[in-house]
Amino acid sequence: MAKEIWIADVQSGAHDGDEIELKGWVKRTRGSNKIRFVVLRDSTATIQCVAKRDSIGDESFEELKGALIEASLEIRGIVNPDDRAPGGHELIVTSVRVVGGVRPDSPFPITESAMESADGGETEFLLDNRHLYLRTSRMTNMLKIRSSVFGAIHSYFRDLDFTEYQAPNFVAGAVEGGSTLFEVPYFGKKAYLTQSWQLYAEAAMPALERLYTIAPSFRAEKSRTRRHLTEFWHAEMEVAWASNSEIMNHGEGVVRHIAKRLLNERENELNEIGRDLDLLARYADNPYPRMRYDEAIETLQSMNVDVEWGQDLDYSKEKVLTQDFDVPHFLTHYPKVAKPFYHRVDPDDEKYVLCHDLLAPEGYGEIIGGGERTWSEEEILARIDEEGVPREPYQFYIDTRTYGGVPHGGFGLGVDRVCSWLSGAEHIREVIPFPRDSRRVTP
RNA sequence: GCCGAUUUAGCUUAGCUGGUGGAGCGUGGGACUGUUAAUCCCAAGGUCGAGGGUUCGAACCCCUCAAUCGGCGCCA
Repeated sequence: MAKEIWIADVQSGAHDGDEIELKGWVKRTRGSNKIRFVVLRDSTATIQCVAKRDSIGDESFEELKGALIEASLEIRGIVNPDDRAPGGHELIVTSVRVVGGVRPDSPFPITESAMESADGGETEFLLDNRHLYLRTSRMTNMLKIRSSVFGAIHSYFRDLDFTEYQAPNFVAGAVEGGSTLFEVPYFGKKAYLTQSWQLYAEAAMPALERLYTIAPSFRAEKSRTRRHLTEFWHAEMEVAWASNSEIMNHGEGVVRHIAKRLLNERENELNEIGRDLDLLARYADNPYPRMRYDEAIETLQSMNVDVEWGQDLDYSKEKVLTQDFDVPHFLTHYPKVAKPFYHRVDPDDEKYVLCHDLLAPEGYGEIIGGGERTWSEEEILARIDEEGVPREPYQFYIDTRTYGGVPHGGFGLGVDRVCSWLSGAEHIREVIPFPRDSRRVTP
């Protein structure tokens, strides 16, 4: 039963001349009454299988003829290197069995025309049929790239002796001041889906000192943009005894590590979806400059962008700023008024907080937000009251300062955003299997 | 929450100033012994998003609603 031979190995020449059995799905089929060509796909590659009526007999030939697109097959034959075959190898079929057929009255709905109009992006039809769209080469490539991004994040932190740590997804209070929470009924009380691991990470910071996670976060924002999901994967880290600049070193480190990993592991997939590998090499090999908020405002004002000091930078400004960047840039030292209570006020100038955003180039915008945390009990209480946030849900958070508070910080990285930016996707929906936004929770 | 747009066959679409809807892909049948998104012939498949209005006559003009898409605010 177990599958022993993968199509990618056949295409690489490992089985030339052998009689083998392939298991896979029909990607495309064509032919005459005497000869049939079936392009078989598995998770690794595709191969053309050639069946002649004379050599396999009428019964097998008719069975193969009835195997529509996405029918699953077990197919035996002899591997033959042939320049006429896409990929350079083909299987001369000796016998075939349809494992799971596809009925003619309900053919596979993801057709060339459905793919063509999407033009690398997505349509309502493809989103409604996401469970089937996943099988196409574009989605398969995206999912493999995504897997490598997740793997790279884990290996970056684990190689530096960070401990992976999990926070609850049901919570009582907000992390982001302005963000909307998903409210869920909780045995007669109200609970919310978490927006971030951060507050719970700070509780574990005195225990583990260096910790990270990759987990979903939920934000009930009605955003309709190519960079937003209501459920997204959030890679977060927290470090004790660390400054804003040391936290940024890790942000730069992990993003460059991801780019490097993709170049090593996913060159084929990136090529197939049409991504320029030189861009990834540039993101992997060069340091990321750091720019203070004030500088960014001056730059924007010199470009005649209407922006005032004290505003948070919205996407229209990020876009202008990042269009000319050749690598990601950090923006640091935002005005206190633009950021929530947990950001530590700059002791050198109380107008600012010690924070950073990492803005990705190509007009992409923010992929990381982080910084130093307000760590003394006195300061955190003052900041909470100043912003009119209730103390009660945050008592556990305040306690982490009451007992041996230390300077610390961390960041959150939007994993889907990184996948989207590095793969050159048109929309963040393309890089996650079942995207959730304000209008879609199905399939 | 705001601004803009779209909705015609399973999919992708054409449809001019209003005169009872064309095609490609897919599916079915036929032809073809080396195709590369095979090709060629034939067929089935549409109350034109829903409801109302104007008109002798509406896919097309007007109104209401719905769904979807793009963008903004907010953010990862």
